[in-house]
Amino acid sequence: MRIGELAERTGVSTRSLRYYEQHGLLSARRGPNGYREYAEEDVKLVSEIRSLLSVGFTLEDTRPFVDCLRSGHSSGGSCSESVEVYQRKIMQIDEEIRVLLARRAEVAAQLAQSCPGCFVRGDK
Amino acid sequence: MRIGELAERTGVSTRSLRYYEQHGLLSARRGPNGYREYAEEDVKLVSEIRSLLSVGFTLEDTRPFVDCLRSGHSSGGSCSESVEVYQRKIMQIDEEIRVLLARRAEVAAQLAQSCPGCFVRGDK
DNA sequence: CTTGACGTTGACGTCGGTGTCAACGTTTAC
DNA sequence: GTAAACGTTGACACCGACGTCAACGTCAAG
Repeated sequence: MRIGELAERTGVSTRSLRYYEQHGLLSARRGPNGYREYAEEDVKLVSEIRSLLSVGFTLEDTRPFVDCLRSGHSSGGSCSESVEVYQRKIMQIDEEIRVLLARRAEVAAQLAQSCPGCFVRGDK
Repeated sequence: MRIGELAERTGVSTRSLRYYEQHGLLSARRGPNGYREYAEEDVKLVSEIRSLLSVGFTLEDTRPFVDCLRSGHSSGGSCSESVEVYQRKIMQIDEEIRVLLARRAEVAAQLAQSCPGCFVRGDK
Protein backbone atom coordinates (compact mmCIF):
# COMPACT_ATOMS: atom_id res chain seq x y z
CA MET A 1 0.00 0.00 0.00
CA ARG A 2 1.36 3.40 -0.89
CA ILE A 3 0.94 6.65 0.92
CA GLY A 4 -2.12 7.81 -1.00
CA GLU A 5 -4.05 4.70 -0.17
CA LEU A 6 -3.04 4.80 3.47
CA ALA A 7 -4.11 8.43 3.58
CA GLU A 8 -7.46 7.62 2.09
CA ARG A 9 -8.10 4.63 4.31
CA THR A 10 -7.22 6.48 7.48
CA GLY A 11 -8.56 9.88 6.55
CA VAL A 12 -5.20 11.42 7.28
CA SER A 13 -3.38 13.70 4.85
CA THR A 14 -0.20 12.48 3.24
CA ARG A 15 1.47 15.48 4.76
CA SER A 16 0.64 14.24 8.22
CA LEU A 17 1.75 10.69 7.45
CA ARG A 18 5.15 11.93 6.35
CA TYR A 19 5.30 14.11 9.40
CA TYR A 20 4.63 11.14 11.66
CA GLU A 21 7.36 9.22 9.92
CA GLN A 22 9.73 12.11 10.29
CA HIS A 23 9.16 11.88 14.02
CA GLY A 24 9.72 8.16 14.15
CA LEU A 25 6.14 7.12 14.74
CA LEU A 26 5.64 5.52 11.40
CA SER A 27 8.07 3.64 9.22
CA ALA A 28 7.83 2.42 5.69
CA ARG A 29 9.76 0.17 3.41
CA ARG A 30 10.82 1.85 0.24
CA GLY A 31 10.08 0.39 -3.16
CA PRO A 32 12.69 0.44 -5.92
CA ASN A 33 11.26 3.75 -7.07
CA GLY A 34 11.65 5.35 -3.67
CA TYR A 35 7.95 5.18 -2.90
CA ARG A 36 6.89 4.33 0.63
CA GLU A 37 5.30 0.92 1.04
CA TYR A 38 3.01 0.36 4.00
CA ALA A 39 1.71 -2.80 5.59
CA GLU A 40 -1.82 -3.51 6.75
CA GLU A 41 -0.93 -2.95 10.38
CA ASP A 42 0.00 0.61 9.63
CA VAL A 43 -3.66 1.45 9.19
CA LYS A 44 -4.24 0.46 12.76
CA LEU A 45 -1.15 2.33 13.85
CA VAL A 46 -2.28 5.54 12.24
CA SER A 47 -5.76 5.14 13.64
CA GLU A 48 -4.31 4.80 17.11
CA ILE A 49 -2.29 7.96 16.65
CA ARG A 50 -5.28 9.95 15.44
CA SER A 51 -7.45 8.65 18.19
CA LEU A 52 -4.96 9.77 20.79
CA LEU A 53 -4.31 13.12 19.15
CA SER A 54 -8.03 13.78 19.08
CA VAL A 55 -8.27 13.51 22.84
CA GLY A 56 -5.47 15.99 23.36
CA PHE A 57 -2.34 13.88 23.32
CA THR A 58 0.75 15.33 21.74
CA LEU A 59 2.49 13.32 19.06
CA GLU A 60 5.21 12.49 21.51
CA ASP A 61 2.63 11.10 23.91
CA THR A 62 1.54 8.60 21.33
CA ARG A 63 4.96 7.03 21.00
CA PRO A 64 4.56 4.39 23.72
CA PHE A 65 1.28 3.30 22.19
CA VAL A 66 2.84 2.98 18.78
CA ASP A 67 5.78 1.03 20.19
CA CYS A 68 3.32 -1.16 22.03
CA LEU A 69 1.42 -1.99 18.88
CA ARG A 70 4.59 -2.60 16.94
CA SER A 71 5.85 -4.99 19.55
CA GLY A 72 2.94 -7.22 18.80
CA HIS A 73 0.28 -6.24 21.28
CA SER A 74 -3.22 -6.05 19.90
CA SER A 75 -3.95 -2.83 21.72
CA GLY A 76 -1.67 0.16 22.01
CA GLY A 77 -2.69 0.65 25.60
CA SER A 78 -1.64 -2.79 26.76
CA CYS A 79 1.84 -1.82 27.78
CA SER A 80 2.83 -0.41 31.11
CA GLU A 81 4.35 2.66 29.53
CA SER A 82 1.11 3.44 27.79
CA VAL A 83 -0.77 3.08 31.02
CA GLU A 84 1.56 5.55 32.63
CA VAL A 85 0.94 8.01 29.85
CA TYR A 86 -2.79 7.55 30.29
CA GLN A 87 -2.47 8.36 33.95
CA ARG A 88 -0.18 11.31 33.40
CA LYS A 89 -2.60 12.62 30.82
CA ILE A 90 -5.56 12.36 33.09
CA MET A 91 -3.76 14.16 35.87
CA GLN A 92 -2.75 16.78 33.37
CA ILE A 93 -6.32 17.24 32.20
CA ASP A 94 -7.45 17.49 35.79
CA GLU A 95 -4.91 20.19 36.37
CA GLU A 96 -6.10 22.13 33.34
CA ILE A 97 -9.64 21.85 34.59
CA ARG A 98 -8.60 23.20 37.95
CA VAL A 99 -6.90 26.14 36.28
CA LEU A 100 -9.94 26.87 34.18
CA LEU A 101 -12.26 26.69 37.17
CA ALA A 102 -10.08 29.13 39.05
CA ARG A 103 -10.05 31.44 36.06
CA ARG A 104 -13.75 31.25 35.69
CA ALA A 105 -14.19 32.22 39.30
CA GLU A 106 -11.82 35.13 38.91
CA VAL A 107 -13.50 36.44 35.82
CA ALA A 108 -16.94 35.99 37.30
CA ALA A 109 -15.82 37.90 40.36
CA GLN A 110 -14.48 40.77 38.30
CA LEU A 111 -17.67 40.81 36.30
CA ALA A 112 -19.77 40.86 39.44
CA GLN A 113 -17.71 43.71 40.77
CA SER A 114 -17.92 45.93 37.72
CA CYS A 115 -21.48 44.97 36.95
CA PRO A 116 -23.41 44.21 40.12
CA GLY A 117 -26.52 42.36 39.26
CA CYS A 118 -25.06 40.82 36.15
CA PHE A 119 -25.66 37.12 36.03
CA VAL A 120 -23.83 34.49 34.15
CA ARG A 121 -25.56 31.63 32.46
CA GLY A 122 -24.65 28.51 34.35
CA ASP A 123 -24.01 30.18 37.67
CA LYS A 124 -26.00 28.73 40.51
CA MET B 1 7.86 58.73 32.39
CA ARG B 2 9.84 56.78 29.84
CA ILE B 3 9.48 53.18 28.84
CA GLY B 4 12.04 51.84 31.30
CA GLU B 5 10.29 53.32 34.26
CA LEU B 6 6.89 52.17 33.10
CA ALA B 7 8.31 48.70 32.62
CA GLU B 8 9.76 48.69 36.11
CA ARG B 9 6.64 50.03 37.76
CA THR B 10 4.35 47.57 36.03
CA GLY B 11 6.66 44.59 35.97
CA VAL B 12 6.21 44.31 32.23
CA SER B 13 9.09 44.07 29.77
CA THR B 14 9.75 46.95 27.45
CA ARG B 15 9.30 44.49 24.63
CA SER B 16 5.75 43.84 25.73
CA LEU B 17 4.96 47.52 26.12
CA ARG B 18 6.06 48.19 22.57
CA TYR B 19 4.10 45.18 21.45
CA TYR B 20 0.96 46.54 23.11
CA GLU B 21 1.49 49.87 21.45
CA GLN B 22 2.02 48.22 18.11
CA HIS B 23 -1.42 46.70 18.53
CA GLY B 24 -3.04 49.96 19.49
CA LEU B 25 -3.58 49.22 23.16
CA LEU B 26 -1.08 51.70 24.44
CA SER B 27 -0.10 55.07 23.06
CA ALA B 28 2.69 57.41 23.94
CA ARG B 29 3.70 60.94 23.20
CA ARG B 30 7.13 61.22 21.72
CA GLY B 31 9.77 63.50 23.18
CA PRO B 32 11.99 65.57 20.91
CA ASN B 33 14.48 62.72 20.92
CA GLY B 34 11.93 60.18 19.75
CA TYR B 35 11.61 58.60 23.18
CA ARG B 36 8.17 57.49 24.31
CA GLU B 37 6.67 59.57 27.11
CA TYR B 38 4.01 57.98 29.27
CA ALA B 39 1.46 59.48 31.62
CA GLU B 40 0.53 58.23 35.08
CA GLU B 41 -2.67 56.67 33.85
CA ASP B 42 -0.71 54.35 31.63
CA VAL B 43 0.43 52.44 34.69
CA LYS B 44 -3.17 51.60 35.41
CA LEU B 45 -3.77 50.78 31.79
CA VAL B 46 -0.93 48.33 31.63
CA SER B 47 -1.97 46.75 34.90
CA GLU B 48 -5.44 46.21 33.51
CA ILE B 49 -4.04 44.55 30.44
CA ARG B 50 -1.81 42.23 32.45
CA SER B 51 -4.56 41.36 34.83
CA LEU B 52 -6.79 40.32 31.98
CA LEU B 53 -4.07 38.45 30.13
CA SER B 54 -3.31 36.52 33.27
CA VAL B 55 -6.81 35.11 33.41
CA GLY B 56 -6.64 33.90 29.85
CA PHE B 57 -7.80 36.88 27.81
CA THR B 58 -6.15 37.45 24.49
CA LEU B 59 -4.65 40.84 23.83
CA GLU B 60 -7.52 41.64 21.53
CA ASP B 61 -9.97 40.85 24.31
CA THR B 62 -8.47 43.57 26.45
CA ARG B 63 -9.18 46.32 23.93
CA PRO B 64 -12.65 47.26 25.22
CA PHE B 65 -11.29 47.53 28.74
CA VAL B 66 -8.48 49.77 27.60
CA ASP B 67 -10.86 51.94 25.61
CA CYS B 68 -13.12 52.08 28.63
CA LEU B 69 -10.35 53.31 30.87
CA ARG B 70 -9.17 55.81 28.31
CA SER B 71 -12.65 57.23 27.94
CA GLY B 72 -12.48 58.28 31.55
CA HIS B 73 -14.07 55.43 33.46
CA SER B 74 -12.33 54.51 36.67
CA SER B 75 -12.64 50.81 35.98
CA GLY B 76 -12.03 49.08 32.70
CA GLY B 77 -14.99 46.83 33.25
CA SER B 78 -17.51 49.62 33.59
CA CYS B 79 -18.46 49.75 29.94
CA SER B 80 -21.08 47.59 28.31
CA GLU B 81 -18.62 46.27 25.78
CA SER B 82 -16.34 45.09 28.53
CA VAL B 83 -19.22 43.34 30.23
CA GLU B 84 -20.00 41.55 27.02
CA VAL B 85 -16.42 40.39 26.76
CA TYR B 86 -16.56 39.15 30.34
CA GLN B 87 -19.62 37.12 29.54
CA ARG B 88 -18.25 35.79 26.29
CA LYS B 89 -15.12 34.80 28.10
CA ILE B 90 -16.94 32.97 30.82
CA MET B 91 -18.99 31.05 28.30
CA GLN B 92 -15.81 30.25 26.45
CA ILE B 93 -14.15 28.96 29.60
CA ASP B 94 -17.20 26.87 30.34
CA GLU B 95 -16.98 25.38 26.90
CA GLU B 96 -13.33 24.53 27.38
CA ILE B 97 -14.16 22.89 30.67
CA ARG B 98 -16.85 20.83 28.99
CA VAL B 99 -14.36 19.72 26.36
CA LEU B 100 -11.83 18.76 28.97
CA LEU B 101 -14.34 16.84 31.00
CA ALA B 102 -15.38 14.90 27.92
CA ARG B 103 -11.76 14.19 27.13
CA ARG B 104 -11.05 13.05 30.60
CA ALA B 105 -13.94 10.64 30.43
CA GLU B 106 -12.73 9.29 27.12
CA VAL B 107 -9.20 8.80 28.29
CA ALA B 108 -10.32 7.23 31.54
CA ALA B 109 -12.53 4.86 29.58
CA GLN B 110 -9.68 3.83 27.32
CA LEU B 111 -7.47 3.33 30.31
CA ALA B 112 -10.08 1.23 32.04
CA GLN B 113 -10.44 -0.85 28.94
CA SER B 114 -6.78 -1.55 28.39
CA CYS B 115 -6.02 -1.83 32.08
CA PRO B 116 -8.99 -3.23 33.95
CA GLY B 117 -8.52 -2.58 37.59
CA CYS B 118 -6.48 0.52 37.08
CA PHE B 119 -7.75 3.41 39.09
CA VAL B 120 -7.25 7.04 38.60
CA ARG B 121 -6.64 9.42 41.42
CA GLY B 122 -9.67 11.60 41.74
CA ASP B 123 -12.12 9.13 40.26
CA LYS B 124 -15.09 8.43 42.45
C1' DC C 1 35.96 62.26 25.26
C1' DT C 2 34.48 58.00 26.66
C1' DT C 3 31.78 54.70 28.84
C1' DG C 4 27.57 52.66 29.95
C1' DA C 5 22.77 52.75 30.68
C1' DC C 6 18.84 53.58 28.15
C1' DG C 7 16.15 54.60 23.95
C1' DT C 8 14.78 53.45 18.89
C1' DT C 9 13.20 50.07 14.91
C1' DG C 10 13.37 45.63 12.59
C1' DA C 11 13.61 40.94 12.29
C1' DC C 12 13.98 36.12 13.63
C1' DG C 13 12.86 32.15 17.06
C1' DT C 14 9.51 29.73 19.88
C1' DC C 15 5.75 25.65 19.95
C1' DG C 16 2.79 21.77 17.04
C1' DG C 17 0.45 19.92 13.65
C1' DT C 18 -0.65 20.70 9.26
C1' DG C 19 -1.73 23.32 4.62
C1' DT C 20 0.35 24.48 0.60
C1' DC C 21 3.58 25.32 -3.07
C1' DA C 22 7.68 24.34 -5.82
C1' DA C 23 10.35 21.49 -8.71
C1' DC C 24 10.99 17.30 -9.87
C1' DG C 25 10.54 11.82 -10.84
C1' DT C 26 7.02 7.68 -11.59
C1' DT C 27 3.17 5.20 -12.73
C1' DT C 28 -1.14 4.57 -15.05
C1' DA C 29 -4.62 4.97 -18.48
C1' DC C 30 -5.79 6.16 -22.98
C1' DG D 1 3.53 9.16 -26.62
C1' DT D 2 1.36 12.01 -23.59
C1' DA D 3 -1.36 13.71 -20.02
C1' DA D 4 -3.12 13.02 -15.45
C1' DA D 5 -2.56 11.34 -11.12
C1' DC D 6 0.56 10.12 -7.80
C1' DG D 7 5.09 9.97 -5.54
C1' DT D 8 9.51 12.41 -3.63
C1' DT D 9 12.00 16.23 -0.68
C1' DG D 10 12.37 20.88 1.01
C1' DA D 11 10.75 25.01 2.60
C1' DC D 12 7.51 28.71 3.94
C1' DA D 13 3.03 30.05 6.48
C1' DC D 14 0.08 29.94 10.46
C1' DC D 15 -1.23 31.43 15.50
C1' DG D 16 0.17 34.67 19.98
C1' DA D 17 2.76 36.85 23.18
C1' DC D 18 6.61 37.63 23.78
C1' DG D 19 12.50 36.83 24.21
C1' DT D 20 16.44 38.18 22.16
C1' DC D 21 19.83 40.13 19.16
C1' DA D 22 21.46 43.60 15.85
C1' DA D 23 22.73 48.14 14.66
C1' DC D 24 22.02 52.31 15.76
C1' DG D 25 20.84 57.17 18.39
C1' DT D 26 20.86 59.76 23.13
C1' DC D 27 22.15 61.34 27.39
C1' DA D 28 24.29 61.63 32.12
C1' DA D 29 28.45 60.99 34.90
C1' DG D 30 33.44 60.70 35.31
